[in-house]
Amino acid sequence: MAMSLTEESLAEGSLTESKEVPPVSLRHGLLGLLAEGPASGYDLTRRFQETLGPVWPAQHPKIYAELARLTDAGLIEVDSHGPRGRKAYRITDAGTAEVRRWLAEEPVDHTLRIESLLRSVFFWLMSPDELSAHLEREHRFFTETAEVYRRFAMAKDRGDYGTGPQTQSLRVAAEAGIRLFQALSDWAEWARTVSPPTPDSPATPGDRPTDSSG
Amino acid sequence: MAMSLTEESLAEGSLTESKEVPPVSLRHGLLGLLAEGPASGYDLTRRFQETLGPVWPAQHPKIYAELARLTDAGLIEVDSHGPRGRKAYRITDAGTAEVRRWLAEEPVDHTLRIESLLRSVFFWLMSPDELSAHLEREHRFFTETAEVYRRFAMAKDRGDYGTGPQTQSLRVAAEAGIRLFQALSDWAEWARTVSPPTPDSPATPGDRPTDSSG
DNA sequence: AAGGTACATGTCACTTAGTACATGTCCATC
DNA sequence: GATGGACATGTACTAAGTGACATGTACCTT
Repeated sequence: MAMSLTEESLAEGSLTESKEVPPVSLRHGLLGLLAEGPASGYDLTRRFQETLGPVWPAQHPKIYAELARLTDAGLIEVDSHGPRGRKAYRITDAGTAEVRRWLAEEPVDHTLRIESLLRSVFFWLMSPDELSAHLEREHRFFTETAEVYRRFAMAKDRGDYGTGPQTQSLRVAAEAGIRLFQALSDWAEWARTVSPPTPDSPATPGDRPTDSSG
Repeated sequence: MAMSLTEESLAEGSLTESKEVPPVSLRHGLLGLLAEGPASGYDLTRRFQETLGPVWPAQHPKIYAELARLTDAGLIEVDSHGPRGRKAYRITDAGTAEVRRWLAEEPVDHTLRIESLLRSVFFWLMSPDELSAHLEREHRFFTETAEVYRRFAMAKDRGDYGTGPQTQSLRVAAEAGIRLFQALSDWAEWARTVSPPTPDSPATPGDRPTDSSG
């Protein structure tokens, strides 16, 4: 084994959290949203797509299925029936207790899965031109996304959404979005300076693994 | 719909990328690693756990299964048989072309799935004490993880791992790790200042949704 | 020679996630 | 009154991820 990012440091370090019990956070995400008040599967689908989409995607089939499971478990119950077969769900006391337990006791699963980072391990396979174009696209995307969160934060700070506790939490979440995507944006820009973008400069030695001089 | 993080901005914005074709990045991750040279399923499992684990987890059952699929597809082939039934795989020309194609042409899946962020949306359900303790744990974890990446980066910059193109790419990936986890570390610390940590101060009004005065 | 550890590969069952398909209602506009 | 769009819920199928189980080898130490 040649070099590896961390060898023993990552493996035995603070990073490997043994998880005996599955995390299944979507379940608790739904419970958490329902803790704000009754909502239908359709409502929850929209909120997951619009509010949580970039950070925790979920499609409606999964959501309807989970709502059924949560109902079976007695953590939520049908609150009301609306116009087009609409069913609004309400969180039960057991459900509220369960979200609280999750938040306070369940260890956080710190697993990330960021394709941009995975790809960066293989940048050496790209031509300088390709890499430069790629990093520019990435930079643009991350900058724009950070901006979206920044706009929400500013609106909230202006008082557009009131000062309720839920809004306050959303503000905290948005702050994470800002910082995260800004960090990625800065990184993409920095990465371009490491591997020179101009095709006339020969770049760092051995930048192209093909056509080796042997 | 009361407030939502972005309403139309996120939904129609630059965030929703329609994906007709499944991304399956593990496949390309394996190809990318094999582009560095022949390796066995066991080797690749170790590299995924040690090097890529925090950013792209993969367990050996999935890896062996993918290696079989990649072999069927002609993107890799068995390079050699070793001591204990060990099979080292080698990337084929078609395989190399496929990683390159993926890197250059395939749109990046920017989906994140960060449980820490999901939880932050529900901070309003936690007592100030619980939240404070939680954020302190989070802060510690993120700081330590950033430190791990920072150490690797420093070792690389000292020249411990040479200056090959693969190492250079790992350095870029590590930089992302540093910035990402540092951003999360800073965020966790900042969040503590928003919701006051001391139980004697009454915190922001309406911090505890239970025992409302009604 | 026995025992332990790291090496090494695989299967099976189950859960989670995601796409495509299917159906039907309410409402506004043409 | 027809058409289309948003509302609303679901099923079926496929793919991806994970924990547990199962098996066996090479090597090192006692």
